[in-house]
Amino acid sequence: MRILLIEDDKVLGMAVRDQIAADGHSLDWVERLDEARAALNGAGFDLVLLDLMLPDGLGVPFLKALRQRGDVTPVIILTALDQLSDRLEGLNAGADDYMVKPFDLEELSARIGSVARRYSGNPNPLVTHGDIEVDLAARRITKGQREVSLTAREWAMFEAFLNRPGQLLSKAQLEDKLYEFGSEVESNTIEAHVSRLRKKLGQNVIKTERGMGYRLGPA
Amino acid sequence: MRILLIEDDKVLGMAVRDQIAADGHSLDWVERLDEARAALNGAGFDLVLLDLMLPDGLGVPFLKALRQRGDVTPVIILTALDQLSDRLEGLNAGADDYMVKPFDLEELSARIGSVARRYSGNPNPLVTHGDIEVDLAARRITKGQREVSLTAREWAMFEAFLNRPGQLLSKAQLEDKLYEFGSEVESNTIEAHVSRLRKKLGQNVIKTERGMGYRLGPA
DNA sequence: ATGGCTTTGTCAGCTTCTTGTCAGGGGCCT
DNA sequence: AGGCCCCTGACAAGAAGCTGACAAAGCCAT
Repeated sequence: MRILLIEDDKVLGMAVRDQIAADGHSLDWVERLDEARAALNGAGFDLVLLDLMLPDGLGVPFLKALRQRGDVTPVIILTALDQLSDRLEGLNAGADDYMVKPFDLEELSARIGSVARRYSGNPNPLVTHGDIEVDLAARRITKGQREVSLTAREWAMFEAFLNRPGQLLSKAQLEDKLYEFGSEVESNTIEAHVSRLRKKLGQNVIKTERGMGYRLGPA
Repeated sequence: MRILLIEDDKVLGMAVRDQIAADGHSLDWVERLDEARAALNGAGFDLVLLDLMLPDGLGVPFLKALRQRGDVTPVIILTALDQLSDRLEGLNAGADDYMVKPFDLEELSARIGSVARRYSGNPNPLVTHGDIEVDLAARRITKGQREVSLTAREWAMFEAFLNRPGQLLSKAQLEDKLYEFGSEVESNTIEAHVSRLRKKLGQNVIKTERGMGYRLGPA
């Protein structure tokens, strides 16, 4: 899980960083709101930890602006303020949770887990192969930056290769993957599909082993 | 905020009471519908938490009667029932939200906050997708400047897409979301609903992946 | 209950896309 | 050279999907 920490207190930040690392998440740490804006504009984070008092502004207006822009990344507020009004203000601004300093790092872990579970619309694990990125769960493929769309048969075939990276697959084996038992294919269907896959994904993705079959080429 | 809890399970009730107290709200707790009626006749509550199975009756007729009388107090249903039909019935009866036991108390807090926000004039966080704005909490959608109203099934389907943006959803998966297990749909129901959604939200919102399913298209 | 309105599952006819097949061409090995 | 295997553009048949229409069921207000 990718987490963005917006916090100017070095001591607290380091503690949070270590805890998050221990939980197996990856952390980006910025100390100012303008850095945070830049970071959020780029790739999608799964969670934001937001301090409310920062050198270049307050967290609540920042969060409001974020939501205004349609960003729904879960946000947990970290703050020394403990007034109820502050708490409501934070949640009203669109925060998902609220932690008062000094807080227990174990508790932070628990809440991160809870938020993560609640918003399980996170990016799925990606399989990468050269410049090709595959999201198996979502059935999405990108080559370079461009989205590639595969048909059902193409996907089935590519999946077969991904499941056995580098391993040789005979045409017979591929046929078994693509078709029900018994449905005889009597021509060069497999070859045709390989050709179509190569056209979409690149010529060197699938390697021909003459007389034997195909294999996923090295990245 | 004044909250009325109608719940006969002592253990759950105490847990909810503590959570609500921790959130700084005030709570009245009754265990029967007739007590609830008495309580609601008096001063105005800001929110009602309603169990569906109570010693002296069911929650849904109670809620219907309440709405019939013109009472618009927000109601969140708490129940062990998880059938889609129950869910639809509850929302149709006039509930604002619905939580299935056993639920996370943190989540209860969040939903209480959300309902409170909805009725306090503060906007909820919006999910935007192209020119479509979705207020998940309030179940409202606008396209361009125009308000779009979805039916129950349409909403269920669109929600499924929003929860997994960009991910491929097979027709079987969508059926699972829209219908209870076992209820066989033997025709192109899903296609028909997709068509209706597209008509309301725009043709490019839901993308067809022939032979595989549908996905929420890029904004 | 009663009548009107909405929702929704189903169907039929039509459109669109996939995909198995083929044919012609090219490369590799003996 | 010859034989074998493989590649790929083209194409047609059929599968999959779309959508307007309709009817049954549900919902609401009277």
